[in-house]
Amino acid sequence: MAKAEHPSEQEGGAIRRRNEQAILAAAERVFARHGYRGASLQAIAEVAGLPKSNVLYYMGSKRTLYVRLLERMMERWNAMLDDISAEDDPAEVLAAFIRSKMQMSRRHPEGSRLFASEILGGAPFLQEYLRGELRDWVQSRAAVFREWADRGLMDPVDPVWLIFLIWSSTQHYADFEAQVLGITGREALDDDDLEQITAFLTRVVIKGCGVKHPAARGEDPVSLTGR
Amino acid sequence: MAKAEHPSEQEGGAIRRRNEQAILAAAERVFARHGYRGASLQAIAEVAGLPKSNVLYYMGSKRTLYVRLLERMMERWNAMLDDISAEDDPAEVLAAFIRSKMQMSRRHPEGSRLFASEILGGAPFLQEYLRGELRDWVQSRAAVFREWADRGLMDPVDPVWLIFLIWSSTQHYADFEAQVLGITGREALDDDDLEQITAFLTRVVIKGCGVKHPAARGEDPVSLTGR
DNA sequence: GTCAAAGCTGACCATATGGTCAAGAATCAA
DNA sequence: TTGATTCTTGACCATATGGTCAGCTTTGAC
Repeated sequence: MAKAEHPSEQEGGAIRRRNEQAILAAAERVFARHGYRGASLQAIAEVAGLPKSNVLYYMGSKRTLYVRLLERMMERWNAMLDDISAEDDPAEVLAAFIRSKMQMSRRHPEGSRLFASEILGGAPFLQEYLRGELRDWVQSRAAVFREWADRGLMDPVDPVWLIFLIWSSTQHYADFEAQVLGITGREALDDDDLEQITAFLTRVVIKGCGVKHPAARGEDPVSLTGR
Repeated sequence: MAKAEHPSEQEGGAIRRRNEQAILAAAERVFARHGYRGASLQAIAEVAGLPKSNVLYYMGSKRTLYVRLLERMMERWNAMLDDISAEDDPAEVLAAFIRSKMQMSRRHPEGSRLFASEILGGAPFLQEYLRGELRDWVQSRAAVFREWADRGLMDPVDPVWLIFLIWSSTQHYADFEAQVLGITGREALDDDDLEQITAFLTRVVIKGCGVKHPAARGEDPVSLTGR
């Protein structure tokens, strides 16, 4: 019978692992580009360099393949978002927050677009996650932000809108890559561009929310270190 | 023969106009939700309350229907983005910019999502527009922002990243509506929420970019009027 | 009322879709 | 070598896709 409960666990032989990886990578690209309905198993199979039957053999169905990709992406999210507490330095936390979200857009652009496509389509598969886990996560961070505001470490802005601001402005560089490249006239954004954008966003958010350093509370609203 | 060169011009009888409107509205919804490939004429026809043949009769093909929707959306964009000059008040211009973009997300959420879907898919139909018209528009605004920075009216931030910041953070409330609603636990965002978000974004951007009022250049970095 | 133009739509077509299956090929522990 | 397990894949199926078309009805100017 079955060996493990978690299908996402790495199991099976080397062949299986290799083929599954190829299929997952191909599927992420195709789903991201065309959405769930618009993606075809034929196209995924071609990108993966396998016959369509083989894709079905490993993944069972289009639906389970798609769900598996979403779950993998959510794992990446969860791995990124470590804990914070009200004792931490707001500027550092916000900077780290922006940086890690920006790196997510950089390292997993297809995954980011897959996620965006799912939400754009009304989040038919992620409703539960959004209203559950993710909501709790946001609420807990919001509570920390509020405490910072109460302590005078930052302006009393609405924490949820702030989180959305950071999410959107970083996610943008994955989801709207085609627009960014078209307008800037580049072939691709390099590490230097990303570093610049990260610095810009960090600066605007920290300064815009009046974040102060806990030690020197009086002034010096922005330190803005490159790293 | 043909009567006009511009197919987007309103022409034809009342019946045509009415049916075309119904089809365009339905198609915008379906395309926004499922992308170009994922949308089916059958689904569009059902939403419009017409037989599939009738959709083809008016629109010719799926492709032309889609292109027509994109063109309509680009017209809305162009209508929104009026001219600015370096003589204007930076704070006012940025505030108006954010406000109008926010209203676009509010008034045309389906259109915004349609646009997002197109970009997400690599902008196969909008490459020309992005690298041409829109790029010119961005460059001209960027020049104004730079002049403001030179005059000391705002920090010397990269104007293009600033424009992307405003675009993404406002567009977010249309494209990621499902996420926003799921996390906030609401059924919909009302006018009051939107007003609050607009004020928040305006505040963060203006303060975050160190925008000063031209008259009182010394201090008062944020006036933050509700309207 | 006449009649051409516009509107309407079910039947139809070639193709593509997600998915099944059976039968063979490769792998590997014993 | 054996035998069981895993892997591979072309043939096949029901359905859905975008699009065509012929023939019908409705509309509106005269």
